[in-house]
Amino acid sequence: MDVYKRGFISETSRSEEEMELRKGPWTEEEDSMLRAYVNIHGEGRWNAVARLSGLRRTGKSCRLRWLNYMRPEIKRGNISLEEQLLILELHSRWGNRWSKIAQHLPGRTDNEIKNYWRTRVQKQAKQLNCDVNSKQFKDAMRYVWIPRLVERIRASSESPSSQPSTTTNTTYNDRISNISSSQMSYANASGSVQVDPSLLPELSGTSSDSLDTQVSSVSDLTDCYNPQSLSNYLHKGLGLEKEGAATWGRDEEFQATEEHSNGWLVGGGESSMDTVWNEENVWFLQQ
DNA sequence: AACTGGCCCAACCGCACGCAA
DNA sequence: GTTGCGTGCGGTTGGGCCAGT
Repeated sequence: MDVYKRGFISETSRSEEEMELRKGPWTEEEDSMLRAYVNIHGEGRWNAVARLSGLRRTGKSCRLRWLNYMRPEIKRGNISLEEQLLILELHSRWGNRWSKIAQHLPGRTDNEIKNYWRTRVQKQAKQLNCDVNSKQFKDAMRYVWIPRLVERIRASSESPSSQPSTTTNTTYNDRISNISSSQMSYANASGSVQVDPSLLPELSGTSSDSLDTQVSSVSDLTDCYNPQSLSNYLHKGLGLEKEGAATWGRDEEFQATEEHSNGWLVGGGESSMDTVWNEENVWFLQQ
């Protein structure tokens, strides 16, 4: 009896094991099965895909694999400067709405953008010893990093040889310029940067779509991005002096407050902040 | 050569939402 | 109104890779 029972259980569990859903990395065989099924039946109804394709995967797993890896339009390779700029800008608008952000970066997945944000931006925030959601970090991003990025894009577009160019970059530049044409005007001869406020329509912080992201005006980027103004901004505007930090009110006027002064005096003292804010320490400036 | 720690990415998990029954 | 199902989203984790020691 026990023998039969054991044998039966053994057979049963083996068959259950065979029916068990697979997890972990996808094999090439699974990829081709999924591709073949989607080619015939199209995307969607992922539970049906999982059931009928012969894959021992959940519908969610199939969907994720397709959307994040197997879609034909998926773009591979490093995030370009333009894409970085878009990510920064859009994140300042929408916060962690990765899928929404991804809609504006064709070929990039929300997962990819999310990973990028976590590994690069959050790392930078950590190095600066401040929260990635803090007003200070967002302001620094907006008034220092983004203008700097725009400047680098402009520089690379003026001298294409200065940046290794790929087909991907070329096509993306075209697309970016389309986006930019109505929304952003790049630097003029003096190196200043102007961004059309329409690029960031929710910056006034009144939209419910902006989550808790406290956003700021970018209308004064021109002032922020020249060496002297940047220095002034860093040391006065962003609260690198003891008097307090900066905040942008909804009237878009620069106001001094004291509540944001914490977290910037890493290690204490202005000199350490100079070190922290040295360009070499800002991740995307290293690219 | 072996070890270690950090980086990066693919994949999983839990939750929320929309919709049809 | 509510229940169940399918789907989408954001957060988290596991593991491979690689540089540094």
